[in-house]
Amino acid sequence: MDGRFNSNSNPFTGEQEENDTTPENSSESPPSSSTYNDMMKMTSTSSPKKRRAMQKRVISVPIKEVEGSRLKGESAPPSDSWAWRKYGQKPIKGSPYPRGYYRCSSSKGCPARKQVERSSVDPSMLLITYSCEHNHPWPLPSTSRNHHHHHHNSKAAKPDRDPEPEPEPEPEPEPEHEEKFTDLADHDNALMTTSADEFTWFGEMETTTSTILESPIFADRSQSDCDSLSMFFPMREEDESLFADLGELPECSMVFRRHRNLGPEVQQNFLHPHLSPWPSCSQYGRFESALQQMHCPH
DNA sequence: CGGGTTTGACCGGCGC
DNA sequence: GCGCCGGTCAAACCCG
Repeated sequence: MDGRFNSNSNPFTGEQEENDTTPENSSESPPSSSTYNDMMKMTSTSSPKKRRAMQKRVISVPIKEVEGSRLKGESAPPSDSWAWRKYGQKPIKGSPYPRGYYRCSSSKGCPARKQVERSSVDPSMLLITYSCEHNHPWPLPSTSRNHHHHHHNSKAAKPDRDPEPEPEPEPEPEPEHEEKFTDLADHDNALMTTSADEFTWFGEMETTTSTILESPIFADRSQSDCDSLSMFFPMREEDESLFADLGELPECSMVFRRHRNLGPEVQQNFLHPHLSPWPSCSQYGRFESALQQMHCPH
């Protein structure tokens, strides 16, 4: 049970699922004239309680690596090359530390969000939860932003919110390491692989070992089709052993452990910050197909 | 001024 | 029905 493996199950308890059921399509519709309530109504008008499937990824990083980025609040989110705007912070029941809510500020319609909180079980760990709906394709920020040429210190390890949008829609270097995820179940496998690939994005901001949890959670369980998806990451025995340390976790979560052996490709991925907050976005080409595969036919 | 953060209010779901 | 709770809004504030 290496110390880095904590990843406290806090966000992964049953409550987490509830979180998913919360309305979160706010960023998806034109913000100008529609209010939060309006959007809520909109969604309800077309379909009763249609909720987008959300996928969450929880990663935990040693806070030491993060600290120093800015001494501001104690929980300054680690810079991950994507632009986030904080839109809230709340104290969480079980934890003495507050949870910060961030929204993608890369593009207008980007639904990606992330939550940053200090682990209650291991205060030396910072828990970052990325979430994005994969029910439908991403808004791919390629829309209007771009026309900037990247030229610049690529190894800006902490651009924080650097104003350097990358024009390229990403040639997609196609990382070829499937690691051990390949042996997941059938069709899900495809997605997993993709996900695994894009995990490379994380390699940049941590130099040591970190724990990455992936937990696809689907808010709408009433939909039978989506239901099948909910079990999309069958738990393997090995994984179970891993989970032992973590306490209780939903069946649909995976634990990854990665080391620092990331190729230069990773670096490349990081050259275009801002393009998208969600790792998948940069790898969009591949990921999109994966998304479609798991797209819920409602 | 334009971007971000702070902060309290608000909303909706859930459990009692 | 009520209160808790997590997530979000949005006005105020802050900062370069």
